[in-house]
Amino acid sequence: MSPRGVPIPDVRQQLFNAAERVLLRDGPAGLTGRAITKEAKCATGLLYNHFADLDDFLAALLLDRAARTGTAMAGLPARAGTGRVVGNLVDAVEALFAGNLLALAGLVMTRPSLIPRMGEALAGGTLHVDAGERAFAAYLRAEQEHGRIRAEADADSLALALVGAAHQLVLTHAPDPRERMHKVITALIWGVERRHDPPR
Amino acid sequence: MSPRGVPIPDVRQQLFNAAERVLLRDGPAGLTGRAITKEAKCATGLLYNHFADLDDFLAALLLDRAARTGTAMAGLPARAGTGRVVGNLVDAVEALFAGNLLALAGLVMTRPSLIPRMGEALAGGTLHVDAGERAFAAYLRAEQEHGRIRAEADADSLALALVGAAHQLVLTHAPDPRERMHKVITALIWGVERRHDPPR
DNA sequence: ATACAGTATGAGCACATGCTCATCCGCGGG
DNA sequence: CCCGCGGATGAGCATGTGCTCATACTGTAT
Repeated sequence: MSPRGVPIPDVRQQLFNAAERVLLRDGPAGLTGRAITKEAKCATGLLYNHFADLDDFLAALLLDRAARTGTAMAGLPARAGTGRVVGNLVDAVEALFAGNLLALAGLVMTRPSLIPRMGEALAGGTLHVDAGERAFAAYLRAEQEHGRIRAEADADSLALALVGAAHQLVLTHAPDPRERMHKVITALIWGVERRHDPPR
Repeated sequence: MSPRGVPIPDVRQQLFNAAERVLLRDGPAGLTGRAITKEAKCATGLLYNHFADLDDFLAALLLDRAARTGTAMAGLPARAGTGRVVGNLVDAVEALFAGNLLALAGLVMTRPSLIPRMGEALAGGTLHVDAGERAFAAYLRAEQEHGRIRAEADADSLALALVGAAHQLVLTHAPDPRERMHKVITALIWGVERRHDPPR
């Protein structure tokens, strides 16, 4: 623990990291102020010197992590037409896993009080509780226009199924989530993808 | 409220119903002993006269509801080859929604302490945290043997995507979950279903 | 050296929760 | 008519939570 009065570098990020560890270890129910500060090896009050509120802190955590994964996800639709569909989707899901965005979205589900705190971000379209769902749907639609995916397939439903499956894997602490997610993606895309390359 | 000493008929079921209402209204975090007994309009202590523990109560609730929906789900694989695939799946998902099994499974995710309490049921295969996932997979495999679904499709992945999507809809309190789930089912099955009836 | 500003600390407050238990009451038997 | 048993009651205890604030400490300016 830091001695009294010595400023801690990157306090906020350190608290974020500690909270993330607690969340992944003990689930949303274990994510208390004391657990977080204990994990970060600092005093309980420190959290409230830097954030108005526990909900405020958690909302900031969520926004921080979302921003971190945001660029990778935002670039997804632009990749339509390049590479294989499955490969692009696997990369995107990997970004979600790496940012722990899915576990954090699970947090929001169990703490409805968080939602109003992130009002601007939600309203501005920066972040959605449905995490990558919109990015997936946008990407799938773009691939449809490129002729890579059949036009009759419902992109919204496929996107919902994708993030639903990923979420399920994360929340149940399933083993080998990446491998299973890869299989899910190929299974969902398989029947819907055009076998023949578009006419040239 | 019942006057002192007057036995309450069907106490356990009444508490179950109250808990279910609270869960659907306030989410897992709001599911406290006081909230449940207040919703049931009885004394706090009553719950502990009939259950050892809050976790004990919640586990019993989960098992009760699972048993209620269990028969409908168990009959699913047997229906392979009868009717349309989509129709059968819609019926099964309806059974899950009606029994609120998905919301209850969400409860388990946020309360890991529940899992050991339902040890026998989990070990005996009566109930799985992954709810209808196995029933779906078994059904899809049966349809594959009947030639209704292409053999190349991965039944496990499709089943995971199905319950994942349903779960996502329930946990986010999405509007019109049944309608959206219907679309998801048709989207997932569409590319994988055999257009031509099996040769006769 | 002294003063001061900035900041981490942790005991402690008010409150909610899980759970207990002495209490009270209706109903059936004598 | 009284007794006593079964069962619902709710005040209350111990604990954990969110959050506060007087305190202690370091580093810098003078």
